[in-house]
Amino acid sequence: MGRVLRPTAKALPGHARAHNRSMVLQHLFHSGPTSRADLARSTSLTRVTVSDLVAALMAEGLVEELGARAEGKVGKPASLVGMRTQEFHVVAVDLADDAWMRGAVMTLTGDVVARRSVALDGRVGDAAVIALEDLCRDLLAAADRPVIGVGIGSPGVIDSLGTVVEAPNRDWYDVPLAADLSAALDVPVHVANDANTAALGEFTLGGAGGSGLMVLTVGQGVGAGIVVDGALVQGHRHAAGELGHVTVVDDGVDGPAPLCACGRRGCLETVLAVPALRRRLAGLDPAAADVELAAVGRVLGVALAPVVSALNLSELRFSGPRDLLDGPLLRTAQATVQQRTMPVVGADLRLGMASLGEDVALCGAAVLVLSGQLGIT
Amino acid sequence: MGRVLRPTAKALPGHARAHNRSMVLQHLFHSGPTSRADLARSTSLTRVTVSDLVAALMAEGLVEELGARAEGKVGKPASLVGMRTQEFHVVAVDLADDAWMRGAVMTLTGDVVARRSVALDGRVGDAAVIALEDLCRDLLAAADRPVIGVGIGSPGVIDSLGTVVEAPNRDWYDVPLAADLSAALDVPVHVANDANTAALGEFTLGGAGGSGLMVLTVGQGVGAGIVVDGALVQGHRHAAGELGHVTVVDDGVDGPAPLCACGRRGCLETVLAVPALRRRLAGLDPAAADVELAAVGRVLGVALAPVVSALNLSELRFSGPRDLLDGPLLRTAQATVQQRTMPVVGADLRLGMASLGEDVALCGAAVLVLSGQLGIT
DNA sequence: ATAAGTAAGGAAGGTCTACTAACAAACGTG
DNA sequence: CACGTTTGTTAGTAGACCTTCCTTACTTAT
Repeated sequence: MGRVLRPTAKALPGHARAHNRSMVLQHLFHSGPTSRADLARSTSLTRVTVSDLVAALMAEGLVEELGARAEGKVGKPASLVGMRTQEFHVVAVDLADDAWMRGAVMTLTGDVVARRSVALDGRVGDAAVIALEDLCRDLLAAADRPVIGVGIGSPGVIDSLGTVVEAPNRDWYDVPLAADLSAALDVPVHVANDANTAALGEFTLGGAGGSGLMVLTVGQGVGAGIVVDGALVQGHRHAAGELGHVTVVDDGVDGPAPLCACGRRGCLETVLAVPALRRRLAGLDPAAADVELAAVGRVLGVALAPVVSALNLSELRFSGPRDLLDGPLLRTAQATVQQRTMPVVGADLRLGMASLGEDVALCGAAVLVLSGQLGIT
Repeated sequence: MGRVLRPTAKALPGHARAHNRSMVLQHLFHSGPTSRADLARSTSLTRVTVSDLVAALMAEGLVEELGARAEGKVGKPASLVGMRTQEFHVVAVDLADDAWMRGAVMTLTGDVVARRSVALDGRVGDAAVIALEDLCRDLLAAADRPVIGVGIGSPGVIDSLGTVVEAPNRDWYDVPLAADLSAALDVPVHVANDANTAALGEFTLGGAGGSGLMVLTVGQGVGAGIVVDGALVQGHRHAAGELGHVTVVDDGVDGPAPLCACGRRGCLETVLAVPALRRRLAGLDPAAADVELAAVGRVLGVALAPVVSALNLSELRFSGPRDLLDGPLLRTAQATVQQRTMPVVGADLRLGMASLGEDVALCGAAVLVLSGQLGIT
């Protein structure tokens, strides 16, 4: 039949156990300290099973007993258990920028403990990998708690195993980054596209945990990460979210559409990327600048309306320079999307800046580890 | 934290068993008769476990022994087991048409055994439900094999439990169709949006089993069903795929954009729906008609390009009248999408008519049952 | 023709996991 | 102070899969 069968995961005997373990951790992570009995109710497991799982998690040090709950209700007072989110660290690296590799040591809640940055100084290929490895070692040394793993958000197309299929700006082609770094550092390493990590971060830590989220990252280029029905969209060739090179400007009366680095004309990047925006606004007074930003917002809205409709998104968040995005651009984009979609789709849509600010991609890299190692999303 | 926790399914003790059972059935369904040892290799379960599962499936009558394999290899010859796809029936109903309810009795491979249709004669609301129930009874009586379940593809917004949230054309609002019919007919009933069932049918039976598929249904209106990473996209309010009312035509020099039934202007339905297309072509000679169809194809391509890019789709299939769609319209749409997306995204895209033809939605309704009852996707 | 190697399928026994049932502890309430 | 309520634990049970070992049946090499 020529049909591509997806690699359906087999159900090992311990599979159910791992799933239930993740559910317990997930609840503790998102809802804070909880009693075993409450966990049992939330997960619809029995109290016995939950006690067993909690005991195992305590043995691992991931969870701790926190004493009796203060509130006075009838019956035996519950003793709370909580996740030790501050007693473990995660190393997160954001490679989105072309000039700097930015990294951080974070707690499991995404609080930054230490930062390190390294200038790329034009290094690409293997040299860039070596610089990245050094940065990771540096960060691992800076952590003073056990490190759960390393999460990396990188530009380019990256498959689900953390192999960089292609990242032209770093001259990486088919580089098994996750596997190599994991072997070199002896720590679990997870790698994903930077826009995808941004979406993941916003979804898990930024309060966008609804059902349809897209995060648009605006920097040197434009990228997008999409979370639908609770899962990151990968796409046919792991290239989902590559919105930067969709044509959005047609040749018109003003002459031909602007030329893009990719060789075609009128790509979204030629109007929305930061360099393009800065060029466009250079020398304009504020009022004229606002008009230009609104024009970009409208173009963006026209392109996003079909996507918002097709996926029935509930959240659309932006990451990038506030001074450019968070004003007429976003307002016009939102208005345009609403004008161009069904009321039920457009009215529900919430559109705004990423609540995690500059650190979205970094937080997302941390969430990548949480998700990969502990099953928390 | 205000975060909406998805209803994470708990892992029952029998959960793994059910999963493995589905995997075995899935392989037998898609790959045909297979030996137990081959099944074990494909599922990465042990031969013992597979034998056990196969024995259970044989006891249920879903699977049968087919004797030794002809091919001569070393070692003990394998005895093949196969799924008894012709010994069970599924009832499928397509409610997409405003005038007719079309139903069929099908085998598990989607072959039609019997057809029944009922004119709606303007019936809506409860009367339409009663007519549907009668049609189902009729079809159940026409089946001469055990019936696994009933699958229904209906217009409107439908949640994952098979409740019609809203279907204005039928005057259905919050009708628990699946639950009610299941109780009335004493058979499992599954209901989904007709465009979604079309996508499901094309995905499972139409050879579009890649990783990103969108099916566009063009009839009275325009709808879309999307399968990404192997799962149907539901969307925030179960309204994913509602592409018919995205604005695609702007007011221009030719005057204002055409008015849509929804009250706004320039919706996709005002150019792509069948009535609109017929009106547009009325009285034109073939050459002029082709120009018009190409113009519609271009408008469609412009709207689809961002969606194709965002999801990195690999298949884009159309269901509707061949004479209108399968010509300049599709050719131009494909060319437009390719012009307006990155080469890696657009070049990989395969675009064409649904391979299941008229029966896409019907086959999809059958797949809905296969998926819901047997875990086959 | 006979021995050796290979593969399929089944039987026995072990382990893991989560469930049910029953119970002790600790607290409000009448 | 007795009682009901809720929590968390102990003990026993059932399900599901695994590993190991065996028989069967065929191809291939000597």
